[in-house]
Amino acid sequence: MADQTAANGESTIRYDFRAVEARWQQRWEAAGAFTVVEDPARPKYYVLEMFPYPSGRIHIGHVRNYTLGDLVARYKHALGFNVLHPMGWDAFGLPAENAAIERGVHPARWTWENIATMRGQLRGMGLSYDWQREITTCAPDYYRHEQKMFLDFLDAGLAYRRESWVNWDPVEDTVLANEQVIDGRGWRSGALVEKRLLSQWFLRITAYAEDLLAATAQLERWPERVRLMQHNWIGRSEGALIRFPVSGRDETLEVFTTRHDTLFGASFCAIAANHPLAADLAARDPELAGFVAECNRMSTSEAEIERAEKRGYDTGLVALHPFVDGLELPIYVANFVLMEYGTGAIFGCPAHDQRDLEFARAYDLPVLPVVLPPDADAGGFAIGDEAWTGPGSIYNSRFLDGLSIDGAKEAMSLRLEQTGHGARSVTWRLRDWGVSRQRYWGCPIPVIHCPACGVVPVPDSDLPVTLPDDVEFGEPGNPLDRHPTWKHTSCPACGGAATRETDTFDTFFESSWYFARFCDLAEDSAFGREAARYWLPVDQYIGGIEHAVLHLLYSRFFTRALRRSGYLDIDEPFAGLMTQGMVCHETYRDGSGWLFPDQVRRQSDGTVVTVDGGTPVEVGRVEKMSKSRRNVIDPEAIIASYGADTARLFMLSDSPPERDLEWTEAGIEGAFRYLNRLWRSVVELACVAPPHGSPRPGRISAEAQELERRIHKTIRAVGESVERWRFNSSVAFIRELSNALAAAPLSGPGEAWMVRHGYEILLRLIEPMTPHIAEELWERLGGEGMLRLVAWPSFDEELVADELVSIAVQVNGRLRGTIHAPRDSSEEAVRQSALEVSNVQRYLDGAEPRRIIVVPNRVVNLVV
RNA sequence: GCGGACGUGGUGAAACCGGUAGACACGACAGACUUAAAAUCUGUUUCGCAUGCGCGAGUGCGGGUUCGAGUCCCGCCGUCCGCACCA
Repeated sequence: MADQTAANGESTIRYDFRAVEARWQQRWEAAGAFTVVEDPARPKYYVLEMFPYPSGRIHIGHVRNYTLGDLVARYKHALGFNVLHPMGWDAFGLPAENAAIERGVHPARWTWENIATMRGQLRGMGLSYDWQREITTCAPDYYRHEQKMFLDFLDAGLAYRRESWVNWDPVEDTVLANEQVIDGRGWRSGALVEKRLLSQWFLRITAYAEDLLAATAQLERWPERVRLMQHNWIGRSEGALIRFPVSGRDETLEVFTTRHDTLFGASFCAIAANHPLAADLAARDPELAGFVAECNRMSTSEAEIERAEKRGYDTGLVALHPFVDGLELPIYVANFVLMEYGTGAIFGCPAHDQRDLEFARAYDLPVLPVVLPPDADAGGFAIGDEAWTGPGSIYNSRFLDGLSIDGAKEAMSLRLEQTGHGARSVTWRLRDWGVSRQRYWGCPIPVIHCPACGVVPVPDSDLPVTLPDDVEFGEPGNPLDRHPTWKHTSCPACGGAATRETDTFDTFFESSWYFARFCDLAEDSAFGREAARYWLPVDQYIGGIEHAVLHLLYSRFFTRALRRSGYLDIDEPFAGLMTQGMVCHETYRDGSGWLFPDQVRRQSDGTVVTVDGGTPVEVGRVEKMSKSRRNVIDPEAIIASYGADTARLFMLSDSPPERDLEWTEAGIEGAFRYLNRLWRSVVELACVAPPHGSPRPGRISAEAQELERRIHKTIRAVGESVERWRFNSSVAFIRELSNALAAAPLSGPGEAWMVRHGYEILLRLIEPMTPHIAEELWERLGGEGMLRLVAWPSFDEELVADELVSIAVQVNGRLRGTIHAPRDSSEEAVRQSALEVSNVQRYLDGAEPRRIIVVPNRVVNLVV
């Protein structure tokens, strides 16, 4: 039926992208063109784009991300790889609960409706996904498997429970995420947020800290900056633990330091506000308790900490210096010491640490320099407003005197170990991953709390633990906890009355293993081991830089944990990673605030006014598209007015993938015009050129032969630029070929044949970018079968190398002329013709060149 | 503060190994077609001077290495990103 429409005159000439795109999407589906099965006989390639959160509609960042992935998937498929290219939904999360509270929609219904909408939008883009492998993380057939994983991690000692601080909103009676705390207050209630200790589940990611760090160096196909960010996040520090006796108490104060070389410059100790010693003292000291409470209030927001001055509270206790008899170091509770790092206690050496110096000046503590800068003199050197953190030799330090910093660290470590005052130690910035969330719309944590037996895992046979549907929102607290019956159960161990865990998993849990689930949607296991062995690791992962640390690090950890529990045979989930840049747009505002792009119009003189009122609009800088600045473009509107192929082409055209892309109306129109031109050229050619498969004519004009060289050079250039991820260059090469084909003569011997050949090649090259129009034009040119099934073209080495090359002639490195010579001419011949160029002779001015450098086929430089 | 990336026409950019800077586009200008506009097609478009071929300058700024530097090295300026009272 569709073919008959295509055959009628009107639509033959006009590029009717709606009809074309709908037709090919149907055909691909009917043919199962993107369905994939494991095939050990063929090399595999797994392309994965980060799956979206179903927020309601796709945004332009998705369009870019998925266009990039589809190009890679289709290109690799054309090269003969067995390509796995799946898509799914990261479907648990806070926005669904917000919708429930704000609009009274059940999170499940809201989520599933959003998925339906967004799936339709993605289908409209013509992406080559195997939709039979679609996964949705909020479905019990997905999350049951991660409940099992958690129980396996529990067995392996990789999951444990301990108390941890959370942001507590006392009005809503609920835990807040950091992003829900704004200026120290709950985002909805406006109440001052408190810190509360709750028992929570953790995954022992720190057990793999060393391994995760070491392996980042092997991730060769990852962007350097992502590796660096992970490196910094894991944050390995080598140093020493030092135990200071505390005067008048039995316990010692344990301190971690990386500057044990400066121990003789210590003048105080400081502990974190929630250090056990501080808590102990605060119980009998209301003023200290007040200070501790104050520190707890500010510690969530980094900006707040930054602005805060360094403050402390003198506990009255003193620590005894391990090597200086009688030297007493006052112990402060200080707002700049973190309980989460090291031991939550430091010794302060003001002369060689800027924070310690500021603290010492504020509290009038001694500043004794122990590192002498290279050209300073021991008698005159003193610390002013800036601590000395550079190199130098140690002095004022007894057995360390005269040593370098590194030498002193080594000597001090030895002495600490010999005397029992301390030991070498390595500390990590990385902390264990807290996975408990006090929320409804997440995967239930499959354990039961029994008053007699304690924490008891839910037996495998009772999995999955599913969420109840009948929950109430809008009331304070966690709906699961409030539910009248759900949490009440019996203990699997003793049979007595018990309660379910009402916390759910952090949603990073689901995204930490979804890539493996795509390999095989098994019912009775998370994924089949054989399928995982065939497909994993992901060959190319593509997504936003915002996931550079957490999601990617958690997935790397999960893969190791799954290996330990016998699920997998690999360590690293993503062999190649590409982080794409953001999509940006100009911003507009008038007196009333930010304006949407479709509320403004650009006049012929370049000024911008509002569409309705004609009032002037201020054009702001180009920024990442965001709802708050209203500089957003709706992909659906773009696809409706230009088509998916145009949107895809523009996404690839102007900037390389890792760089930010500026969305412009002019840019999308340029892409649209190009596809229209291509359409017209091919449809018109189809009427005059010899049919597809006609034998190559015996006689071919010189122009047509030149065109053939151009065609083969384009095949090479597009292939190489795609391999190098320079898709903007690939588009440029294709457009160059288009220009050459449009300008080529058709009447001479073999010319029409060659132009048809050129367009057939061009369609094969452009198929990964704009697949619908490529398929349609391929068919109209009489191409055999679906273009999807046609292999990537190869080029002829002979045709790619020019017979005649142009060589630059320089005098003293400056361009003075150009000569043409047969490729690979002898140096002598090139030298001779260079000297004959009249302009060159002018510059030589009769002088004999002192030296002549010949770079074959490129350049001759005459030095005088 | 620490770490990193980047800086090329009016704009997005290209130049892969040090070898003819500005491919391909967008925009602008001129012309063709048209009663007219849009669309389409053709041409010009780094800057300055000449405007005929030419001459000079030019890849953030200053220096260096080299026959030759957008590319390598040193110093500076600027923009963006990440991390951070991390002991």
